[in-house]
Amino acid sequence: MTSPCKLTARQREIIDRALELLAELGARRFTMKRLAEKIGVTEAALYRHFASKNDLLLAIVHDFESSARNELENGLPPGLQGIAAFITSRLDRVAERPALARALFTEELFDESQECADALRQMFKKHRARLIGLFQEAKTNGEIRDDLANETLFTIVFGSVRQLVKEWTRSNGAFSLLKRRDMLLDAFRKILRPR
Amino acid sequence: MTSPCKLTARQREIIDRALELLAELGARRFTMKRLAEKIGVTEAALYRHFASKNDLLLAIVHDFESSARNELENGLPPGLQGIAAFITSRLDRVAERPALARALFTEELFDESQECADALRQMFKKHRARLIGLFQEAKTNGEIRDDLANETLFTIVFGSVRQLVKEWTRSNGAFSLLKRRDMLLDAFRKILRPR
Amino acid sequence: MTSPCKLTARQREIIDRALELLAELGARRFTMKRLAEKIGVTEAALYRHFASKNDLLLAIVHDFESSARNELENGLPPGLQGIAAFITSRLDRVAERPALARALFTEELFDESQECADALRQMFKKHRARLIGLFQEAKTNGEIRDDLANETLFTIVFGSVRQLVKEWTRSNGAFSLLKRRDMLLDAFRKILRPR
Amino acid sequence: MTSPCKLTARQREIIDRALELLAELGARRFTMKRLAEKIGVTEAALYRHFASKNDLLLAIVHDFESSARNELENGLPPGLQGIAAFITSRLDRVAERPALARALFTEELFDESQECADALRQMFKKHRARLIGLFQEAKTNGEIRDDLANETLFTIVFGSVRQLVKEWTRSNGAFSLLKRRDMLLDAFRKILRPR
DNA sequence: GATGAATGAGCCTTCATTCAT
DNA sequence: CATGAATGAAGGCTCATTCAT
Repeated sequence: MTSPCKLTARQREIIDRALELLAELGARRFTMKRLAEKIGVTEAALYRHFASKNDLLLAIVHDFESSARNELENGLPPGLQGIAAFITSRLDRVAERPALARALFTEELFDESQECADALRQMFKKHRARLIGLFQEAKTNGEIRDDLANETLFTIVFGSVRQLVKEWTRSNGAFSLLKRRDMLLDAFRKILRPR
Repeated sequence: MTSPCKLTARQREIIDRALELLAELGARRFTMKRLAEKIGVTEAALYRHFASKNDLLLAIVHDFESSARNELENGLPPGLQGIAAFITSRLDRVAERPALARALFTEELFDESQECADALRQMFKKHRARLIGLFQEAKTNGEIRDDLANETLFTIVFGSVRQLVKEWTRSNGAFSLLKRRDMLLDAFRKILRPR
Repeated sequence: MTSPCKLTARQREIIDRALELLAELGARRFTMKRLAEKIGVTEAALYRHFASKNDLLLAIVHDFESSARNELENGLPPGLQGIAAFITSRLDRVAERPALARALFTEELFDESQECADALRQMFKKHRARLIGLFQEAKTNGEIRDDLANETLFTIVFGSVRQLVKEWTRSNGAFSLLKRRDMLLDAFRKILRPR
Repeated sequence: MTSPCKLTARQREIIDRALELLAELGARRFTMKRLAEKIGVTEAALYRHFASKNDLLLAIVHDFESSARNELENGLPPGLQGIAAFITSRLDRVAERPALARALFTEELFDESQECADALRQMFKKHRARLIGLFQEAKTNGEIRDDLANETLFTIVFGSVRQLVKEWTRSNGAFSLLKRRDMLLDAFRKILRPR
């Protein structure tokens, strides 16, 4: 359910620890050496499982992406409920795996690898397209107001979610993400309600 | 301790070029060597003006901060207009100085220096407090709806502004920031209007 | 100590592929990993057949040497014909097995292993002694001029052959080695003819 | 007389020591670290003078090439004398600077850097063209026999010179290069004399 | 006010090799 | 016979920083 990609068990393990480290240190200080140390092996050992740091990073992104795809492409209800489901799914994922959140929600982290940045940007584009589709649907259904451009809606909704994640991450989980998520969802329902 | 302006002319110059480079390359590839090259001096020369890279980074942050302070602490009208003015001022600054935007709006960029990160976080806190104050005011004045928690309002408003900047930066200024800013402001007025 | 043939079938196979790889990549990039990949086994598997890379290299050299020995020690006609036969045999071998040529004619390739270098030097010495013997014979027989020192003759004859191989190798077989060999042999006959 | 190239004094120094090391160890074991050690500085120090190992290698080749160019392009007498002068100049250079000989006469040494290999090949081509021109001239002048193809002449003459250098290098200068050079020149005059 | 030269620490990567299974 | 996992040593390179001049 989390990875159709052909990763070996050891690769999964490494990716997991990498994610943790990424969350702990930020991408800047995430080095192969430190990862090796954390796992308790030599740097050289890592290179038997990933040909390069770039490949490792890419694997992380792809793994995340493929796990996100299912969710977003198939499992979303239409219109407003879809929007809520999108937000819920994003934030649940963050809550259950904070490492991933810090690692991936801030795309900047991967500016080390052009390929990675591209992959993330690609993913972002898809999410955007999906969300905008849902906005249009919800408008047509009369579920949300129609006096706001879709792009503006996207900026507000996606920006808010991201901001919430950022606040949560930065506070080291000092508040309940789920509670704040519900507050945010509630707010969206209110402010987007047709007049 | 907050050093409003005690910068020499040369220091200002360096900060300016540093900002450009930061915007061009991202923090990751922003190195003293490259900065020196861009300015046309030796690395050693930079150390005449800033004791360390950390200090240079701090100077950038402080400079930005002190310029933001005036604006926000004194010059803001009350309530809803203040909120709009805050957003306008932020985004105008970004538009006129894209380098700064890319350099500072994404706090991650500074995770190289704890001090820098702290300074930025400090600034962020102030902005947050100021905005939340304005939200309260606007609620009291009956200018905006009062069924949303201030922190949620903050997440939405600040998150949206940030998201807009991010989109603009990432698109390399492909769209008019001012136009989208007005759309966003208009959207805020609509969605926050008291029922 | 010179191990004529005690190679298992698998060892022969490995040596063959090693020779190919050596020719393809040059000694510098000839690694156990790449060899294993080419053969389609693990690196560890190679170590079942050769205790070390050094041993593998040595086996290549010894194999080559022992195959050369027969030819040169027994099968050579005397005097000038022997010289021609030596050259012909060398170049035929190169033509039929370019890998070997590139691998072995340039002794530098083996400066990785002192033992290898020594073995090659040893072989070189023998060839030199053999050729010089033939020169002397040919002089005595009045087949070639006697106003050139044997060492000078060797430098000219052996150097020319080597140069031809080098040109051929470097051009990736762009010209007919056999044709140029005949031209060279013809030239030798002409220039070495007694006045 | 040795370098029209714009090299700093320090760069020259480094190139010189690099040449020595190259001769001592062979290209295979020539590492930046060892070079740094030999010079008595850190590896990092080397990188202030050459941006990369590749650049250093290229500088060596170019330096050598430019010093060779003068000689060969301008200073050669015509015909047979030119041939002798070419050989003499090559071998004198080798004698006075054995490091260079071992480093450069064997082109294989540089198969680490494609650029280097190309530069050397380029140089080789020029030398070849020059020599072949001289052969033709000498034939026309009736100074040498005309029953040998120019390419065959080249193979013999250039191959012999190279072989001599190789023998000398490998013997660690056990014999007088100049004496053997004279023997070789004498041999050439004899064997190439028109019938 | 700036340069040239250097440094120590660290980064990503590759290599030959080992060993339990 | 072969694999999967690991390792120590080394290689090329970059970074922030220092210091004598």
